[in-house]
Amino acid sequence: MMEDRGTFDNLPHKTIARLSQYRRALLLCLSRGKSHIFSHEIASIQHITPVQVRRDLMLIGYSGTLRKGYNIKELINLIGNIIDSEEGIKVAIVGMGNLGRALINYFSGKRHKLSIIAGFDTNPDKIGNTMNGVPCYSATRMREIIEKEGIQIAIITVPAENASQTANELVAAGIKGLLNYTPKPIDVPEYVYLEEYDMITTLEKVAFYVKMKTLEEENITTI
Amino acid sequence: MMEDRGTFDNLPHKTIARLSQYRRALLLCLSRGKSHIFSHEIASIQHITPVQVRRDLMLIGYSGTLRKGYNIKELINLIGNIIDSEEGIKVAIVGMGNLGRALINYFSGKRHKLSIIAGFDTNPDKIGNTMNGVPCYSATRMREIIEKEGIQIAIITVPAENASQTANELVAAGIKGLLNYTPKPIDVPEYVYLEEYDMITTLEKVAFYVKMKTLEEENITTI
DNA sequence: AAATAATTGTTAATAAAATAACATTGTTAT
DNA sequence: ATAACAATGTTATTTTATTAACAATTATTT
Repeated sequence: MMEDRGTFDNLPHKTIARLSQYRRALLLCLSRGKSHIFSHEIASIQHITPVQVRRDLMLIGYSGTLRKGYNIKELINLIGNIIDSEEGIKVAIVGMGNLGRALINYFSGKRHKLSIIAGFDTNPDKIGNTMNGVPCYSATRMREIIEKEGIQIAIITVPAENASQTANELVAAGIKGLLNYTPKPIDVPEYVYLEEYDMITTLEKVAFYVKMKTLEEENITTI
Repeated sequence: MMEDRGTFDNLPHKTIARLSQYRRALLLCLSRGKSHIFSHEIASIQHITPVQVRRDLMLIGYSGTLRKGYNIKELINLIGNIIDSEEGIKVAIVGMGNLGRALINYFSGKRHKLSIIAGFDTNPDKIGNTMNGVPCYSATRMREIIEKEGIQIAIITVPAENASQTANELVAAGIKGLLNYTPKPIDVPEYVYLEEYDMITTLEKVAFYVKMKTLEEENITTI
């Protein structure tokens, strides 16, 4: 007999990201006392088209009601069923510098199915402290704590030169997913899910498009 | 007569991002004394295919030599011509919290054509200080400083609830490009280039794929 | 009661991105 | 010299993602 969980394994990657964003927008609307929402409302919050919203919701099999739109509570729950893990997932931050602490701030207490429960650093001044509610352990104890706590995801926010070494240790400790914020690409076995985010590239991309816009304007004015 | 600059206005978005990454890898190789590099070497650093690298380089019209590969110096210069702005672009960080300071650290001194030259905050303890070489001004002086210095890009790292207000002020001050790190989507006129990056979504995406991998494994073992 | 308008859900078309296929060209080895 | 090899550059194909088109439905208005 076919399981009903695991039906969503071929959702487009972009849809997954949007579902997370829809949920955040929906939670906000709910907290303001709204009970239903139209596709074009969600769309305008996220700066996308209503069609895209409806298509995403079609893919996860959710139906709204004509004339009233989508039931916010139901939709939040459904999105939770899809993207959250039933048992919850524990996350560690490796590198408690500015970026690590920023991530903890952004994230703390936001999702009960996904929580940052440990930080690691090599700086003795930080080890033993609790930062924004997250205890900071010595990096030498990574494996021990990850195994003991059942941490499945690690966010790498160490200096770039330590990135690959750190990644290797995390993989050896049994981590299942990695989010690398250093500008140095890392290498992991195929059974580890890796997402790289490169702040420098993003800024350079913005700079490029600003440059293009400027050049366009110059051309227009000189024609 | 046709200008030669501005020829690259229809490069795929993803190619732009990769060019920035290629350049970083190339700079590293250059600093290690390498003079030439093969497409498959670049590819393996970036975890992509050699074909993708060659295709990107074809799009920017760069040719390597058979058997020796690509001339690293030449390629770095060409990528610079494409993505850098000749006169340089100045960047401001709005919100000198952990994230703002992390970005300054990651970026400081890395690119001479693109530099973070000002920070803004509302916290009196921060105003007047220099953080990692970047002066922190009062947020009330945003417009003044942006106009005086000719700052074209701003990175928004304020608390989410202040995001849209901040964005409006920046647009009014004449900013050309915005990079929004808050989880709250912002609204800008079409003449401003906007890039949103949402750390929470990225982490939730990793969590989703970790969950899927786990479910897959369970299915495999129970078949 | 009929017409209109607003909304959903779905299929079809288009666009963007990645991958594959392969011709070409030097270099090395035989 | 010739064959085999290892690289590039480019066109063709496939895959992924977005957008457009439109039928169906229900509330509202006339």
